[in-house]
Amino acid sequence: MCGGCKGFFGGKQFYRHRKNCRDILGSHGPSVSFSKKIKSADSLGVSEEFKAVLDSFRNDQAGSLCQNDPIIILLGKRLWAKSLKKEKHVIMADMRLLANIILKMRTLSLNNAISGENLLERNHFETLSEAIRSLTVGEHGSLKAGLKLKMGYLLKKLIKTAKGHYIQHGEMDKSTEVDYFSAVLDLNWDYMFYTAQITCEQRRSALRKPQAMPVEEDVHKLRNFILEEMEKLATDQYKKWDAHDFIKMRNLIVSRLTMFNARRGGEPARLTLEEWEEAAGDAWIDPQMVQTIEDPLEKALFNQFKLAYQAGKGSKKLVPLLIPNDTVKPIEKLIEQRKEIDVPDENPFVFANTSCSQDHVIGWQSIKAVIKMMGPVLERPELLIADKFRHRMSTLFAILDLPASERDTFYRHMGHSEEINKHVYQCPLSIGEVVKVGGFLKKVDEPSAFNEAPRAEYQYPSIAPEETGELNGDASQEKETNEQACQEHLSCAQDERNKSPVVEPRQDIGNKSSSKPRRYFRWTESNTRLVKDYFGSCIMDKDAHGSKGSLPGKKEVIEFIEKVRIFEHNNMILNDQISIIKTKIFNERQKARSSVKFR
DNA sequence: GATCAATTCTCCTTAACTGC
DNA sequence: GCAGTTAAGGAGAATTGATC
Repeated sequence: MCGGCKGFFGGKQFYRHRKNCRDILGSHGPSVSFSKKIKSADSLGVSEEFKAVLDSFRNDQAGSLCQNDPIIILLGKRLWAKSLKKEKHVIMADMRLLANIILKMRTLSLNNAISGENLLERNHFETLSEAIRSLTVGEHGSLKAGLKLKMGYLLKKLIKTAKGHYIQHGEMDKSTEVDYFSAVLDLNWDYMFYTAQITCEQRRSALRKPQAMPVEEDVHKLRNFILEEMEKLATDQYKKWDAHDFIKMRNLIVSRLTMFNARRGGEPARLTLEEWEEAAGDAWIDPQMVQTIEDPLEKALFNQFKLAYQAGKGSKKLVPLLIPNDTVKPIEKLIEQRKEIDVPDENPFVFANTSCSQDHVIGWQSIKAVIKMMGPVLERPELLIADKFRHRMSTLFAILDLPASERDTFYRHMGHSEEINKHVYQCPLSIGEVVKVGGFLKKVDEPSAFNEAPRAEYQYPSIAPEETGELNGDASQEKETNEQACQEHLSCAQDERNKSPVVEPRQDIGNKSSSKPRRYFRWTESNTRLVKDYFGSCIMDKDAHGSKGSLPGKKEVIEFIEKVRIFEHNNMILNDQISIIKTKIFNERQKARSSVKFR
């Protein structure tokens, strides 16, 4: 339901409607940031940092509730204070979920006064229960089990937060009411959430089935494509890099590291410059410990990788990241080009977003972008995602008959470790990371390493134990085969790459060039209104279709800029200001035309 | 220099999943 | 039990290369 005109709209149409709804638009004052309007946030003493998080919400009903409801703000404030990595999206998602529950309760009870405080009262429990049920019914009446469970646990979090707040401020009546509510929730927990819990468990098992694994040939094609493109970009000394090249290289490297290490998508993408510098300087490898290694094969592996440790979940854990040599030069080139692309110095990430963003790229988006670059050459591209690589690598490793100590090292790399922090300063662990895990990952990474074992024999664990007998039966033979493959690589790594199947790069890749990096101007609602009011006739020109029709002339745009002073505090040159205004008019006109077409 | 049509990139949201 | 992570998609803002 629209908060302005009270009309009902579908989820996809609401966004568009909201932009044009007079009742909503009419209620907005001058261009001020939300944080200046939020009284609840001020009274709860939230930090400036958290106010910026509140500012980031979209200006829809749920967003507005998140910015104004004291209980939701309180929850957000606590989560923010507790969050070590300050993952604002996680906190915002929890706040929005709570807001959506409240909005659903309002709709169901026809009572627009229901707030976060009422949510924790026994007399609203029935409505709450119905709201949760209603929000977690999917298409064809299916249950959104994960979402339902999340709501349950979110309520428990909220109970703790609210109770603590009430006791701290001497509001004992409210605190007692929260106790009663908590008891009611506990007594109803099985009734409300048991089915969701069971469904989640069952779904987890289904996701591990062999059919959910990536196609081996696709994996090799992807790997070869990444290596070729990275090398092209890294070795072309005469190429003047633009934002496209930076983004392309960034996506290639993130995909390479995610694939090679079989990490979750987000992990390599978060690598910081500091962590990279440590890795580049071999800060985690003790040369004295390397000297103690007798096997020349294992010793040689130290020249094949850089080892980085990244902050993992929570504060105590460090997660290893092996960076193969073929990726070192591309990373150096990427860092070298940061200034050219105007990546801010304050952005600490190696794989930084462009356009003055302070964020890093999202891992799965990078893989997706690389797959898109490859074109339609893959059999099942939808299976080439970080988690599937992880699953594949664990499965392949499980097939090998290795001593328990080597398995422990591998599981630690995969993030299954017990207490990495406990041992993190002990060099033997990093030594093991390179020698055992690095050696294994390298063999899997290079197709030739498995030449001895044809694909048909290369089965996943669902096959009967007797079928795997051949692979598991003779451990010494297996070891010999792998060592052979490893030795081959060490002597002629480049030759092997040349022998691998080559994926023809698409002709259009890399053809584009831009003279300067993309800028990103964030339009406030009031500034948008100024443009729409001033250039209304052009924006609402429905005579032409698509992108056709003249935009206002330069002179007219300059008059507008001088009149409204949107760029007063920006050091932007006039031509850029004109370009931004014209783009805005262009985009608004497109939007207006598409909404007409929609009707 | 302006327009056109397509595309890219960032930000935000939703709906889950994972693993300690 | 629950904090953190992942996948996917939509909207908005901006750019690109071709063409006029």
